[in-house]
Amino acid sequence: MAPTTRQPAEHPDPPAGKTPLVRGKGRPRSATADQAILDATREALAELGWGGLTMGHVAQRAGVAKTTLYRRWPSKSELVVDAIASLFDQLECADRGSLQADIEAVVARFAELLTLPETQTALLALFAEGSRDPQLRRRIRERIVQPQKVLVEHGRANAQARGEMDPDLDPATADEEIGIIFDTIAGTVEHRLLVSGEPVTADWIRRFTTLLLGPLPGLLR
Amino acid sequence: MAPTTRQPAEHPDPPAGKTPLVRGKGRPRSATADQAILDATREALAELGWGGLTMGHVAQRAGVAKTTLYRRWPSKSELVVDAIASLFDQLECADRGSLQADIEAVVARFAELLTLPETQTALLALFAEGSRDPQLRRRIRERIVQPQKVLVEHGRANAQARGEMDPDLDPATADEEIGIIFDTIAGTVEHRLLVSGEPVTADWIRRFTTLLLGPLPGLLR
DNA sequence: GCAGATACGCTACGACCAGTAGCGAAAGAG
DNA sequence: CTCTTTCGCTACTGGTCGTAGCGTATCTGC
Repeated sequence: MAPTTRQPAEHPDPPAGKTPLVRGKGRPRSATADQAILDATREALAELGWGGLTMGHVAQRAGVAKTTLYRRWPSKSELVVDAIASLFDQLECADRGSLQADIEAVVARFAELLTLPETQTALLALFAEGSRDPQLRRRIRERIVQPQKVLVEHGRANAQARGEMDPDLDPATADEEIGIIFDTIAGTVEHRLLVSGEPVTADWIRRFTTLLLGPLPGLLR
Repeated sequence: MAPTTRQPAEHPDPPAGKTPLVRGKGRPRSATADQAILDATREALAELGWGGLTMGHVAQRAGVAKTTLYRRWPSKSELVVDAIASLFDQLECADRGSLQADIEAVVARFAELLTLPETQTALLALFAEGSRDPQLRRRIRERIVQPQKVLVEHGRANAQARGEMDPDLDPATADEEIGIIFDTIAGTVEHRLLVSGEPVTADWIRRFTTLLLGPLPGLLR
């Protein structure tokens, strides 16, 4: 998976796996083509899945030559990473008055995103590929998983500012608890949507966050 | 993806996607070859991943001809499903005296299984492939997800027999709660091991089950 | 023991896809 | 206007899935 285009010496880590141009000298790259390629990738991914998506198809759909794709992205997986990573930029954690309300909002937004078939196939394909390629795995964590973890810490900061948290709590312990909560939120939604294929409704979200934040309601004596 | 071998008319749903023979007449299929193929599939999957695994490689590793693979499994994905599903047959839910102890034991066993690199690669590859193939997805649910759900219901039955559950609880509500708990357990462990790549230790399991079964300890006021 | 039925290994093949190479033409920068 | 870079095109390599046909090995029923 060696890059085919030469890298600029003064730019050791290209922005997002996309091969940049060397200098502002000759004919510039078409900016509209960039967007058309990413759009075509997302559309094709939603329709055909990872295995069905071919570079030739994406090129035709975007109205460019296949070689143009390889001038900008070194491989199919890199292209797909960029095509879907932007989707997760929309996630945020607004202050809605209580920790439970904040979490419910984030879960709803996260679930909405993971309900899109294009996100499902792309994410799972990336995770699968990442289990073989440590470098890709690292990039996935940086671009997709880590930003979400920041969301949860943001929500905890809001809760603390509202006085919902125990002020005597050891910060290190709180961080560990937050880590568990994040894994639980992300993992549970992922499992339902990506593995079980069951929907995540508003009612389910309420039940889930209640279970997560309070004692188990009514199940145990 | 049409089956290449003819199906017996009196057996509309073959046992596990494996194409069965028609009658006990001629030369029987080698049983040892069956096991050798499944073993080779798991090994190759762990080393090479879904994309790297080729039917020719599996055949060579198992000491059979490639055509023999296609005489028994109609496609690569079907073969991989069977190779992985058998790993999950070992899971069980023994009565250890309390609901928390039962759940901790199941989580520990589940985590142990998902810590194996071959299981990680294989499961992720399966999920990814299943996201674009509804039929495969259904079979994954039947063969892998559903049997685990039975475990949790088994644990609840034990807890009920021990008197840990509220006897007045509506059974339908209890089932829904159980469903949420199952999604939470499976999803959280999957996320930690398959996505984050962080280990699931005994200490983590204790914290997690405590969080799941009781009120949130110390985090909320 | 023998005939029929089936599985097996082998080779070859068709269709498809990722990724590369090299060309002439187009389009912007200075 | 010239120089530089991108673009589209065609052709190509190497590899995989899955199929077809053949001769041979192996088991069952008689």
